[in-house]
Amino acid sequence: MSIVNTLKKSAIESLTALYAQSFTEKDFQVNQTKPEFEGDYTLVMFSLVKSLKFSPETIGQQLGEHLIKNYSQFFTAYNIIKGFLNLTVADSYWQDLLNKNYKKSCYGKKEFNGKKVMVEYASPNTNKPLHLGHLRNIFLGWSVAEILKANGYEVIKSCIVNDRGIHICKSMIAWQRFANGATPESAGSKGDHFVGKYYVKFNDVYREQVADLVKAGKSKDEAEKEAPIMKDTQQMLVDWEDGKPEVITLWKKMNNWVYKGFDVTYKSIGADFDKTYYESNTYLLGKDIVQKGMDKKVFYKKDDGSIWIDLTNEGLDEKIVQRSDGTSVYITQDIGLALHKYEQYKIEQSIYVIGNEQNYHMKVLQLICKKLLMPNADNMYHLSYGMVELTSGKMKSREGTVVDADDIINEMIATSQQHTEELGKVKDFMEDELTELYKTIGLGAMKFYLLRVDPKKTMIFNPAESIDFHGFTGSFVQYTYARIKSILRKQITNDLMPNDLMPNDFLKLEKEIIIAAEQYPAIIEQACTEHNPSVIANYVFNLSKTFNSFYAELSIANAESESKKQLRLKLSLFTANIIKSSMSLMGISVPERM
RNA sequence: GGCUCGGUAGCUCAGCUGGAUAGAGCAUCAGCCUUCUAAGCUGAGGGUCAUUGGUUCGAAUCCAAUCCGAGUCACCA
Repeated sequence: MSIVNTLKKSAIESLTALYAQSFTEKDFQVNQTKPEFEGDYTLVMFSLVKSLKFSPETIGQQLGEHLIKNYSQFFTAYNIIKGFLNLTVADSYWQDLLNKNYKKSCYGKKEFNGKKVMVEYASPNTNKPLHLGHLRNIFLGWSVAEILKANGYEVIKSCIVNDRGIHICKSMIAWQRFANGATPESAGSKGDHFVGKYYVKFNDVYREQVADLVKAGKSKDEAEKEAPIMKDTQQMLVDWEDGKPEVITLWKKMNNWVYKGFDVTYKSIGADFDKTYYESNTYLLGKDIVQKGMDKKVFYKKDDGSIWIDLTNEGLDEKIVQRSDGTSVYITQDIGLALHKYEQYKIEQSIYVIGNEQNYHMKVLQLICKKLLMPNADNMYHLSYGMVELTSGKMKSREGTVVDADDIINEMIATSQQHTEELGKVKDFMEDELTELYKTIGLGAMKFYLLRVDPKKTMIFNPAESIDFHGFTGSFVQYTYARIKSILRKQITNDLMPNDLMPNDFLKLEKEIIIAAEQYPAIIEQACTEHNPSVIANYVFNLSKTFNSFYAELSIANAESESKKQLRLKLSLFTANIIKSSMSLMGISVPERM
């Protein structure tokens, strides 16, 4: 149990004993003591005044006294300032914690709890390459999956590939018309980029055709519908649905180019999936559910044959679930896939990492599932994240302001190489080690930058800031780790000393480290309940900062005494382990040297 | 227009289940490398927590209204 929980429990028991009333955690607050006061944790007394009818000072006095008398293994001293009861935690408690855990690489992680969770993320379209927004999605999804694992869940990482539809046909048409049989190989281009080029080409041609038609006197709406290339694309979609062989062949060929490209990107950023769903396989799912929903009167049919659900009682609108021509809409397959996932894996929770532009859609989806009394309806969780914007405003593919994923990653790696070379600390590194290091630093910077912000918030991507190596960055944390490992290599020759040789009083900076380390398990838990990796990023940054102050102020190798040296080495190793563990929860590796 | 989300230092962000003088990083300025990695450390300046009212012993945090910004409300996906 964490010291905070121990404190809460002890305080509740003490209050009950003192005042013969029952109390709960909500009756008072526990905070970490501010640095300017004596003590480690603080109980706030004000909220107890009303029911106990004593002054906050009096309550604090009595409670403090009772705590150090009856829980002396945890608390050794107290002081009261106004209504704040500051408690000092026993050094023996910290020592014990340190000795038990400093070597453990799994510190803070929980045992398997028997529950299965699915995290769906990435979910790209196969008509263009991945961009910065996808990166936020992928890093988030991957990290949340790791955080869930650390909390004892079995996690299935999944991906739904949007591999069919009118947007896919657009790049197919353009390739057919304008590529002269070119392939990624012949063009020397990465498959997804290659296909993306034809998607852009489609839009160029389409715009021209629309403009010509407008010039010829058509209205804009008419022109957009009648542009020949658009008509051909629509025909191609019909042909695809009919399974026309040459269309299917082309579709497969081009999608495979894209998959090859995606795989390269996924591999370079460390993304992986346990299960990939393809829209071309799932888009018909859900149709029978619609039929059953009709029978249950959850849905109703309009005169033209289209099928709807009325959500106006829930404050939403009516929503179509099947077109008048009998084909399904986007949400239909989502209903089907949601049920399919549940039946296939019997998952406890189904997490969808999807941008907040789809908040409404996801709300409707879950509501429909609930109305259909689907067993998993309550366990769907939309991990909604904010858009990534540029300092110049939003990314717009039409205006060419989209930051390409591969480009930005390569740039990060190149910049980390340049910066590392300038610092000149890696002269004795082997070629392989250097390549690995640049990747570690560049990708680490990128991931940390995107994960350090609360997922639900829109974030601004500032290129200069993202490639920074100072302050609140991945490299700062990596550097701290490398520094610790360097000293450990030099100083730890034998096993560290047994417990009884430990000194009794921690210095302020030593204490700060052990307090921060003690909080790690609670942080992992918090990140999990909030589905929020930024909790980890903030934590590990603070831990690193604390360590760096400690490192600058106190000598480890030349400590005042051998026992102090042992203590500091343990604190260092403990910190290193936690850094490595935290960073791994964000998919960031840490270098032994840098 | 309806619904949802947001507004904290010049910039990027923490803090939001109410608690002590609102915190980091970047940027600016001043210091610290003959001793464990200076990708570091120490210090300084910088705030009407959008505005107004309310609840409370106590409000950046809760409630209401207003202003500003974003998203969304398709027989698109």
